[in-house]
Amino acid sequence: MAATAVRRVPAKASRSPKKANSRSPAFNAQTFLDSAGLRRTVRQFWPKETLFAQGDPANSVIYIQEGGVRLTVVNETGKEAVVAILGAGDFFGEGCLAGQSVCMATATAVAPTTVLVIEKKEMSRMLHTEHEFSDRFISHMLTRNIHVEEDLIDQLFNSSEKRLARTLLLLARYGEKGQPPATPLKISQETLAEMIGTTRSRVNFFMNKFRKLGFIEYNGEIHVNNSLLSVVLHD
Amino acid sequence: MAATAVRRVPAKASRSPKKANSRSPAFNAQTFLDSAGLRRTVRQFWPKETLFAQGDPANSVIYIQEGGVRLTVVNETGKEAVVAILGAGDFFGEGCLAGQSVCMATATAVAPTTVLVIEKKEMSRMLHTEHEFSDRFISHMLTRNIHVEEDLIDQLFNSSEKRLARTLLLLARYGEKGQPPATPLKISQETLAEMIGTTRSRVNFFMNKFRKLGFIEYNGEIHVNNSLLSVVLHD
DNA sequence: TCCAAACTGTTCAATATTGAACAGTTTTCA
DNA sequence: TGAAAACTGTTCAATATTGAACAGTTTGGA
Repeated sequence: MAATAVRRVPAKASRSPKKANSRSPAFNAQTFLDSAGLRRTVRQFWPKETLFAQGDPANSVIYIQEGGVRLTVVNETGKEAVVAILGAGDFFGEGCLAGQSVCMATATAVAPTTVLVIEKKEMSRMLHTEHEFSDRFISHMLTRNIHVEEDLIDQLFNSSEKRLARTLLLLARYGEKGQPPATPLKISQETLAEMIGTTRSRVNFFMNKFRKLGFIEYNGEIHVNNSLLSVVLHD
Repeated sequence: MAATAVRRVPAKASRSPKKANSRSPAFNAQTFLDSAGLRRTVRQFWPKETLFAQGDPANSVIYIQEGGVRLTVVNETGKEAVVAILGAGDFFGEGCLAGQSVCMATATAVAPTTVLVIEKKEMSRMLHTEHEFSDRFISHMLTRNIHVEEDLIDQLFNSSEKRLARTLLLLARYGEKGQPPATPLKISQETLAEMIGTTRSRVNFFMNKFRKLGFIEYNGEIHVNNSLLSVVLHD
């Protein structure tokens, strides 16, 4: 949420950061949809804008062309959890294809964001008729699955200290919204707490501990050193 | 693991319990593969037999025709976690399609089990050429995704007491390996602890609490009453 | 430039969880 | 049938986590 970026118009998608390297050859759904002559809806959002909210009717799949989106869930007591931070090249909202009728999460832009909205019906048809698209989608689902399963295992095995360390390493490696590697991180302790399922109090405690031990540096921006790995790996 | 079932020969798949109702019309991969004239490998396992172990090379997708399979993961310290219990009609091992080269979990039969082993290469081809199969697979992936995400949210939000209550309700509803609803449960406190990410000590504590309050009954077999829901729902 | 909102640093008592121990019970299988 | 293995019941001290409070700092935007 860099102040200077807030009012910048999202540029035409020109690169596919984050997971682009795991997908070859480069794929541009925009171009693809154009060439396939299919109906498409393009929408743009500013940081903090809501793409849709938990409980809304679910009838479209979203493809992120550019930018970043955070998915959050709130429970009955109002506690909030961040379940994913997605970047360009990611799909979400696929739940509706499996019959989910309402959105299970709230999607909020974390950067100037351009998305393609693909209606459920159209999505189904494309999965049948367009092989490249179908491959891309299945690959996305598999990757996502692996990732969520890793998060679950992380929760099952690890203390909040290790979970924080792991989350920081992942964010520093991949970038919060698909920036080049080794980007300084901008993320609040509150959000970190929501991501790893603990309290800000705990996050603050560990952040200071990590800083004292030289595993991270921060004031505003967070720099994660590789030495933080020792926290995750230590017996 | 009912003693009397241990040596029973798995019958030819005739029903598709568990999630079968969410899939219409009924689908039999065996028949399908036969009719499609594709190469298939059928294998059978007894309870406690290992289908494959964490770390093994991963190059096939498995489809459970009959029976049940438990997926577990161990971490460096030897702690074990149960990440899924699957039944007839479920796929697993799809990670290899996304480039995962080793098995991330150990798969162990929990009932007499018959599976189809589909090689990665063949799987890819079928996803392109066979629409019904492709639909089925995508639907499976979506359902699985939703389920794992729910587990993750459960971990992020809930105390171990609520997680235990939720897990018991799910097991009682769906059956550990796809039996008809309202089946008495046979599952150890140790396993429950591994599923919800806590200690047996804690599970025992809550089981006795639930029993005292009349939410469950058990001695050997566990009967879950609907009143247990109040634990999950309570503020 | 200045206020309000958002974020960080810090403290602490109340509560939850772990992990290990030991005895009693049930199940498995030679 | 009998011994070993697996499971349950119970206890408890050590440790981890929560949740709330309050003050100081930074940031966004009128």
